[in-house]
Amino acid sequence: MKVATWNVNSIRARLTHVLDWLALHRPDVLCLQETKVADAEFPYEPFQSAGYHVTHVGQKAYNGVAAITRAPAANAVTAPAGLDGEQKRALALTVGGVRVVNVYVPNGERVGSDKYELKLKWFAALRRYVSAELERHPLLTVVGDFNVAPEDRDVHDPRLWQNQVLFSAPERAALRTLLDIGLVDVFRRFEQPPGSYTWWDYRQGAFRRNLGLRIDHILCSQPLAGHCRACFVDKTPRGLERPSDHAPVLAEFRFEAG
DNA sequence: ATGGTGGCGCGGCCA
Repeated sequence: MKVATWNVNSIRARLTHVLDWLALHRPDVLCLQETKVADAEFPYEPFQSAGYHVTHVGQKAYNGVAAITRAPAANAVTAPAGLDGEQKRALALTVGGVRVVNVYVPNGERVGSDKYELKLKWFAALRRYVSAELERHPLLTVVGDFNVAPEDRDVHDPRLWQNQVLFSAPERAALRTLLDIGLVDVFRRFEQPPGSYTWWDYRQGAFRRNLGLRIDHILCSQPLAGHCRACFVDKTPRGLERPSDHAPVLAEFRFEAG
C-alpha cells in the first residue's frame, strides 16, 4: 500500500503535474493540500478517468484538502472535531484498512503574530482529534503539510531559521506532541540523502540551491509504522515548469498475508 | 533592500 502527500498550491494550476505523478507512482491514496477551490470547482473528472475516487473539502482561493484514493473511501469526515472552522484544512477517511488524516496546518505568518498563536491552537486541537482517532483506529496515519521542520537536519540553515516561523521552538514542541501520543515520523525510519527537504521558497532560486525545509510529513501509529517498508521525497515535480513550491512525500507499507 | 515569487482574481491577501 502506497500513501502519499503533496501540497500542490492550487489543484487547477497543478492538474497536469498531479495526474502525471499519479500515473507514474499509482499510490493507493494521495493526500493533497492547498487545492484552493470550492468543492463544486474541483476537477473530479480527470481523476475518475484515471481510476481514482476523490474526497475533497475546500473553499474559494485558500486552503482546501483532498484524498485521491484507488478504492472508494469509507467513513469520510470533512469537518473533524475541533478542526472544523471556516478554513478547510483537514479531512479523515479509511482506505485499505488504514485510517488516514490529511492536514494543512496554518502557516503561522511570523513568530508572535495572531496567526502564529492560531497555529499553536490548531496543533492542540489536532493532537486531541488524533488521540481520539488512535483509540478507534490502531492503523492510523496523519499526513500533510505541517508547516514545521522538526529538527536541525530538516532545515538548510538551522541557525538562520532559529526563532523563525516554521522552525521556532514552540512550533517544534507542538509537532512533537503528536509523537508523544505515539506517532512515528516514518521518513526517519530509513536512510535519507543529506539535505532532504519538501519545500523550497519560489524566490531567489531556492530550489536550485537546495535551500529548503522538510515540513511535509507522514506520521504513523506504531502498529502501522511496523509495516512501513520505504519513505522518500520525490523532488522531481519541484523541478518542472510552473511547479508547486512543495514536493510529494511517499510511504510504502506491506501487510503480510495471514 | 522590510525586497524577492506565485496563486487567486483583478486589489490585496496569503504563503
